[in-house]
Amino acid sequence: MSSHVKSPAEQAAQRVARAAGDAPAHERLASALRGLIDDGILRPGDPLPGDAALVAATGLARGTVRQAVAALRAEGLVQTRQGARTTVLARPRLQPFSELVSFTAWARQAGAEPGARVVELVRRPADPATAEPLQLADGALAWTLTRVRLLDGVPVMVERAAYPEPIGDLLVGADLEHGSVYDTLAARGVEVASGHHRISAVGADPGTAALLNLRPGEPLLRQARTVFGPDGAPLEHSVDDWRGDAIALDAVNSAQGNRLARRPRG
Amino acid sequence: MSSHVKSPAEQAAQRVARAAGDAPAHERLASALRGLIDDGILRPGDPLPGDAALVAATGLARGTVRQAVAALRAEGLVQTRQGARTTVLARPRLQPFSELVSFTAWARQAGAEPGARVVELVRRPADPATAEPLQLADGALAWTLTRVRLLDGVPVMVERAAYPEPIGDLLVGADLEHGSVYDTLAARGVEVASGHHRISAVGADPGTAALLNLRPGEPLLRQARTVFGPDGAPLEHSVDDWRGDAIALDAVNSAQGNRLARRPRG
DNA sequence: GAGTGGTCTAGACCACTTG
DNA sequence: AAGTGGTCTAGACCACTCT
Repeated sequence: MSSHVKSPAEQAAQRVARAAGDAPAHERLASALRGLIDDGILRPGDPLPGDAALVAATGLARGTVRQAVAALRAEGLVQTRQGARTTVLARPRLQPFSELVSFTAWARQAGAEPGARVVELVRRPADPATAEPLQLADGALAWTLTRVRLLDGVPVMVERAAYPEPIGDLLVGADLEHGSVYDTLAARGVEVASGHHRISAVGADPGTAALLNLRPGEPLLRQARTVFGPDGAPLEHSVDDWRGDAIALDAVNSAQGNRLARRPRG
Repeated sequence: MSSHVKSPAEQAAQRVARAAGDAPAHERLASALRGLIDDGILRPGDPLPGDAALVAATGLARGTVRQAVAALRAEGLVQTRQGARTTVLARPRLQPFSELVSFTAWARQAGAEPGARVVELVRRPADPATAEPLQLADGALAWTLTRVRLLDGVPVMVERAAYPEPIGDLLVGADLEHGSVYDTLAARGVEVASGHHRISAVGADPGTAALLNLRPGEPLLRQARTVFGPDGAPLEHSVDDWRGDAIALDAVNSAQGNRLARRPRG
């Protein structure tokens, strides 16, 4: 028997075959290619196997192969140009959607223990600054939740979240000091599909400074976010004030598409 | 002659037809749909015309139509779910790639007059913090450019950029107080294709504070970016410190993909 | 000129949502 | 049950890059 060094395309095909399950073929191929990059088999600057090679190795149609490569491009993992080989880029570790929205999911993935101290949970008429993003009528009721978020017991962020009344009602009685709000909502059939974010730098006001053990005026990274359900209805609007020394955000952008992620500062 | 109200799909087809030129069909269709949303003909919550309607109205193949809709989804303009109609989302005004990278392009698009005051342009051995993102060998020479960036004459940002020697050489003698570095590089055949960004909040050090007319310690939004050419080679690494009251960044994210944009704060 | 990625067609079946 | 978007195939031609 002859044994020969497997080409990246063949290795990708092997991984696709091994990865059983019901995921679509283009997703399995994308994961396989991601794996080759993660494992250093394909390194920054290397060419990705061409469409033709992937078609030959996997037996998939070219359209399906291109769908997989398009996903990598959107993630900023590879770069494509017409006529030239697709090349692997230096890897900025970006995170999936859930980890940009959920403090709990993000902390766990980063290997830290997430926590929360509830400052306040009240229902009252929404002020204009929260009514607008939540698309509430004037004077409509909203739940407001203020929490100090902890990483391994250390306060790193103050979260001031507002929920439309029917959503907030689902949170009453939930364990807001340990569980994730999104897990709680998911258990009650409310799914989260997308979010808008506005990031800025502000000085800490005295109240926030006290909650975060800072001096007033110290720099905070403010992440104001609105989260939407699958039907586009707003589920939550939150203003998160992070200790400036606690996090940074990563983004990749290109002519083809951008991504954004939050990461701890080292 | 019977005249009837045109369906959104028909209006899209009309715009595709009117938009002459050599852009690919899927791009023309995406632009047409974007236009319907921009003009308020399709409003947040409305359903986008279905694949079938767009195929019928435009005469394109379904694959091409889906390519157009995928672009809108990646931009956060619409949301799709299997089985349900594609719906238009509340519109977060995001910007194309060039405006996230280029101060000049961004300022012009925002209706302000961009400017710059050059503090320093020198060539020296790169320190480790710049050598690493630029993938330079130890002790290799790099050009360092420090500028105060102005919006309508007001200082809003301090830019500390570093360039590999061959790139920086192209900037010597260029008008760095008015033109865009990227325009200068483009005129010399150097194209920019993608960028990585890391966003954080820091307190102003005394030097930066003085350049921006701030007190030391006041909050800054720091955007550290590395810009790459079409072949993935690093062209520039820059640390931009923005006055906290000058800008915010907008991002959209979903299970399908994220984008990021910078916008002035009101 | 050979090879690459970009575009496009014309079908098909399936999973899912909705009335 | 009908209609929607998601997946996939098997072709084809073109624009571009590379050597």
